[in-house]
Amino acid sequence: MSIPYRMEKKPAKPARVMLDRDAWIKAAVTILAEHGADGLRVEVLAKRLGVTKGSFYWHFKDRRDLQDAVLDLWKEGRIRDIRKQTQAQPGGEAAALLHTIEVYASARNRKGIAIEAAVRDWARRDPQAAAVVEEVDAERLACACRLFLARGITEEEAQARSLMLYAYVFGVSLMRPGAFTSDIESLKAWIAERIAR
Amino acid sequence: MSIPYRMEKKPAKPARVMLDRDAWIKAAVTILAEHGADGLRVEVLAKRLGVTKGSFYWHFKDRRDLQDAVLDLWKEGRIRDIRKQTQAQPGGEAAALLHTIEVYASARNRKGIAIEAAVRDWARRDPQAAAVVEEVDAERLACACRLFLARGITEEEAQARSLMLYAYVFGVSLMRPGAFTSDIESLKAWIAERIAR
DNA sequence: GCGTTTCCATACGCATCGGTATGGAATGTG
DNA sequence: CACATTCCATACCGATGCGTATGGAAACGC
Repeated sequence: MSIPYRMEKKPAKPARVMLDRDAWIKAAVTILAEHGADGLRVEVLAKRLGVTKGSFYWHFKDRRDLQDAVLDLWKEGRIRDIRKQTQAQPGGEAAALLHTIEVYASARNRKGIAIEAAVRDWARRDPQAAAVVEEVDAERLACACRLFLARGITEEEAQARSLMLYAYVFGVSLMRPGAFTSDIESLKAWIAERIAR
Repeated sequence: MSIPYRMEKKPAKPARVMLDRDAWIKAAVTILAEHGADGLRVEVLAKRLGVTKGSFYWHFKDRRDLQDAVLDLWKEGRIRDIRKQTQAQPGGEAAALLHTIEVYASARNRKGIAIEAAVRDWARRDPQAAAVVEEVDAERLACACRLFLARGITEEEAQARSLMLYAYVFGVSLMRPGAFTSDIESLKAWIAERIAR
C-alpha cells in the first residue's frame, strides 16, 4: 500500500468505468470464444473488464443470467445474419448460395467459428443452449431451403441440399485440413460449386 | 459410521477394487463424452470409480498424464476404425464409401460422436489434442481418398470429395435437425448417395 | 446542500479441485 | 514369520470460483 496522499499518480483517474449490461455480455462472448462455455466464469470476466464481481452481481442475478443473455444475443445475431446473407433478388439464388458457403466456411471468420463451436458444444450439456442451437439451425435451414426452392426443385431435394450445405459448412469449420493438401481453397471452391450448383 | 464388529455385512467384501491404468483411462473417456474436456477432473473420476484420488496419483503422474493417455487411446482407436471401415475389395469402393458415411453420420453412434465433439472442442485450446485431431483427420482423409482414387478420378477431385465427405459427416453429427423434416433418414441417404457417387 | 440512486470494492463463507505427504491394509516373497 | 511391494485412504495446502452482505464514492433529483 502506497501513501494515500492525494492521488498524485494521475490527475484524472479513469472517470469510473461505467459498465452496462451489454458491455458485460459482449465481453462474455469473447471469453466464450476463447475458453468455451466452461471458461465463462464470473470472476475471470470481471478481471478482464478491470472490475470486481461486486459489479457483476449488480447487473446480473447470477451466472445463469449472464449465460442466458449470451445465448440470446448469439441467437438474435445469427438469425439476423443468415437472413441478410440469403436475401437474393430473383435469379440470383445460386450466387447467394455460393456466397453463403463462402462466408460461413471461410477461415477468416475465426472468432465467429469459435463461438459457434463453443455454443454447440455447450448445447450438448445445457438444455437452454440446445434450444437456441435448434432455433438457429432451423432458421438457417429454412433460409437455404428457400433459395433452393426458387430453382423449382422438389421440396425434399431442397431440404436435403440445405442439410448437406450446412452440415458441410460446420464440418470444415471443425476440421483442420492444414496438412491435407497444398491448395485448400480450390478444394473448397470445387465443393461449394458441387453443393450449391 | 456403523459398528466395525467384524464385517458381518457380506462374507466376501468386494475383494478390493484393484484398478489398473486402463480402467482409469476408459472411465475418463466416458467422462469426456458426458462432460467434455473441462469436465474431466481427477476427483470426479475417482468418485465415479468408487475410490479416492490417492489411487489416481498412484497410476498417473498428474492430470496431464491422464489427458495424454486419453488422447492416445482415442487416436489409436480412430485410426484402427477408419482403416477397418474403408477396406474394400476392388470394385466395392463405392459401397465402402456409403458404408463409411452411414456409420459415421449415424445417430446410433451417440457416445462416439460425443467423444469426437469433445476432443475437437478440446483441440481448440490444447496443442496436444490439436495434434491428435490433425493426425486422425489426415488418416481419415487419406483412407477416403484411396477409395475415391480407385475410381480413376483425378487426385484433386478425390481430395475434394474426401474433404466434402468428412466435413459433412462431422457437420450432421453437430447439428440437431430434429424439427427440420419428418424423414431425416431419407434425406441423409440422398446426401450420402450424392457425396459418394 | 442533502438525500437518494447508481455502480462498484471489499470481505466473507462455502464448495471444488490439483497436488503432496503419509499411513495402512492386502498381497507377495524370502 | 518377517519383510517389501502394491494399491488405496486420509488429511492437508493453496488456488479458484459462486454467491452474499455491506460499505463507499460518484452522479442525480430536489
